[in-house]
Amino acid sequence: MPELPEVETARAAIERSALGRRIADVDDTDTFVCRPHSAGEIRSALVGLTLTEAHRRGKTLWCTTDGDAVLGLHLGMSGRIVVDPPAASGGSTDEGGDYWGDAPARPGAAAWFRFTLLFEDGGALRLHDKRRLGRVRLDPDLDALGPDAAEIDRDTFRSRVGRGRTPVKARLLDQSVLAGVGNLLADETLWRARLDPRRTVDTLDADDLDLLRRELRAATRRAIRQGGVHTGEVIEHRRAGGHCPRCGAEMMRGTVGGRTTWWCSVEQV
DNA sequence: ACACGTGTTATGCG
DNA sequence: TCGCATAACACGTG
Repeated sequence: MPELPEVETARAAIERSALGRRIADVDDTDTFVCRPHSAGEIRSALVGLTLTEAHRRGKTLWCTTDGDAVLGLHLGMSGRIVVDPPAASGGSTDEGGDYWGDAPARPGAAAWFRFTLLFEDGGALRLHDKRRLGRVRLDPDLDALGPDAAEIDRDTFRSRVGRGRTPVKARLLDQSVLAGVGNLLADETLWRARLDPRRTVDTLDADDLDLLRRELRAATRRAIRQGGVHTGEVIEHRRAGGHCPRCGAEMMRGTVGGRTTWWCSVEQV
């Protein structure tokens, strides 16, 4: 699920609901998700502190604290952030009560909690992740990430995306070029821009690149507002027998940049 | 039973 | 060394 829009929603939920609550305990025992830390390492660093700010670049999320620790969170392929309110206000994870974050509000979810910050007020912040491809770590390294896809300016976009001769979709998915675009957002953006995902970037002129950036920003803002990348206009048509919602032509399927890719057989050239 | 997948990273090739 | 494609990771879902 999570691409830039979902991660931004999670960041906003943390900012709104989790900051300023003192951490009483931490469950970091899933060392696959919390690697490369050993069990207890993150706990030792965080107990007694409070989260002070929630930041995001691309799909990487991190929280500063009122101490030295910085808590990095990555949702991977299936991660979600769940923020439970203070115990006194009712609603708990076990009862499927009120959720402040983006979460499956149902019993049994506890089996998929891979990391938990337990607050002194009885509430919690949790990483719910069925596939365990999410990551939690202290002091996350952001150096390998390009500029955020929602923030990148026009000239930077032109030079970073337009360099080389890789297929344009592969370039959009490269987190070191720009951070935040995943498989669905790439397909939605290229469909909006009417560009064939297999086009190599050296065939794109400045106007093409400007259009691509414009549609990327529009698709991203729309996804945040509507509740996720899956709400994109072309997404439900990414299936066998699907048709372009603009022109009605058959949708094509292929592999580009190592990922399943769908595009309009007529409009995307 | 079997293939697939909204992400990242190690590995191998040219 | 650079850039790109592929496999592997874990595990639920169709």
